[in-house]
Amino acid sequence: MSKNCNFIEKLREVGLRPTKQRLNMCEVLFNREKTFHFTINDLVQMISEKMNQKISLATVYNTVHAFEKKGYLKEISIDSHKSYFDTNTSAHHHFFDEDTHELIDCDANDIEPVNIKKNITGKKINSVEVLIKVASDNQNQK
Amino acid sequence: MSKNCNFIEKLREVGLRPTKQRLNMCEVLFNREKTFHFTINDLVQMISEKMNQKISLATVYNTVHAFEKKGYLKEISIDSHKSYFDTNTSAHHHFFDEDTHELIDCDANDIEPVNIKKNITGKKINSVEVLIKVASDNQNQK
DNA sequence: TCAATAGTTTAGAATTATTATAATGTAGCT
DNA sequence: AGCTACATTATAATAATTCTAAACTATTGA
Ligand SMILES: [Mn+2]
Ligand SMILES: [Mn+2]
Ligand SMILES: [Zn+2]
Ligand SMILES: [Zn+2]
Repeated sequence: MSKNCNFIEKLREVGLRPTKQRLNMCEVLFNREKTFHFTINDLVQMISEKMNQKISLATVYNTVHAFEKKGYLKEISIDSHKSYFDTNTSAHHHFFDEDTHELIDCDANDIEPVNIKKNITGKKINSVEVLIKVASDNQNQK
Repeated sequence: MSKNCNFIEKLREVGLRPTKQRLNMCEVLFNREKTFHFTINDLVQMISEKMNQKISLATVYNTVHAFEKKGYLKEISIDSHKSYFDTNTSAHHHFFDEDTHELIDCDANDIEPVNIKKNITGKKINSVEVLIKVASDNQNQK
């Protein structure tokens, strides 16, 4: 519960008001040992449980996007018509389990740096992301 | 127009009936020098122009997915809530221009093979895709 | 302390992409 | 030509996301 102060400051620093919804969201998102991946629906569920009351979907969308813009969250692109977000905002790559729809971080040692030899004139590279899709080995990809 | 025969055979080979919609779709998709990327809406537009009449959205979705399942098309994952498809079905990587929302193929020499050192037990790798997001160099990423 | 203000949350409507339904149409075979 | 299986279509349904406008709240400064 003392983490709360940190979150208040954190939010203030970037010009977001520390409302109870945002503080609860911060707890759920950032007050934990390891980073994790989630969908909006996952998050709504988790926050509702924590607050013991409903939170508006619109608020979750708005706040997630506010956090994303501030660099607290990253959106991950997967072949799906659903958005996945990541509390790990460092540049990193992913395995995506097509059986379970689970995202798994690669850490630095899992993949050698991607060596890009081409550049698009007038454009700079904003990000380089590798997505490795995996599926059950025995009874193969359905 | 002589390509038509090829497409009829191509469709027959995989058990799809060569209807006029599918033949037109084949022309638009495959009767060209270079492979390309498209969204469903792009494609509806192109086919309607070619046929000089409307084609049902449902047919385009169904047929694109039929083609995808047969391996004639590939779906590309991008940070967007829209699906992009690719007539280049070989394993390859992409640049995505965040200004224009244009996808650009990398060819084999543009990126060194991605070296993956970790494996998920019980899972096999189905695909490895690199997405490089680029944006205008001067007045930076908005 | 407390009202004014700017920013926030909310329910619900709107929008967009995608998929399902069920009636009608057509290709392929006889 | 006529049968049958498969395809196409218009339309409705679903799902994710965004918009709207009214109600609410944190912050500021009188
Ligand atoms: Mn998004
Ligand atoms: Mn799809
Ligand atoms: Zn991650
Ligand atoms: Zn491509």
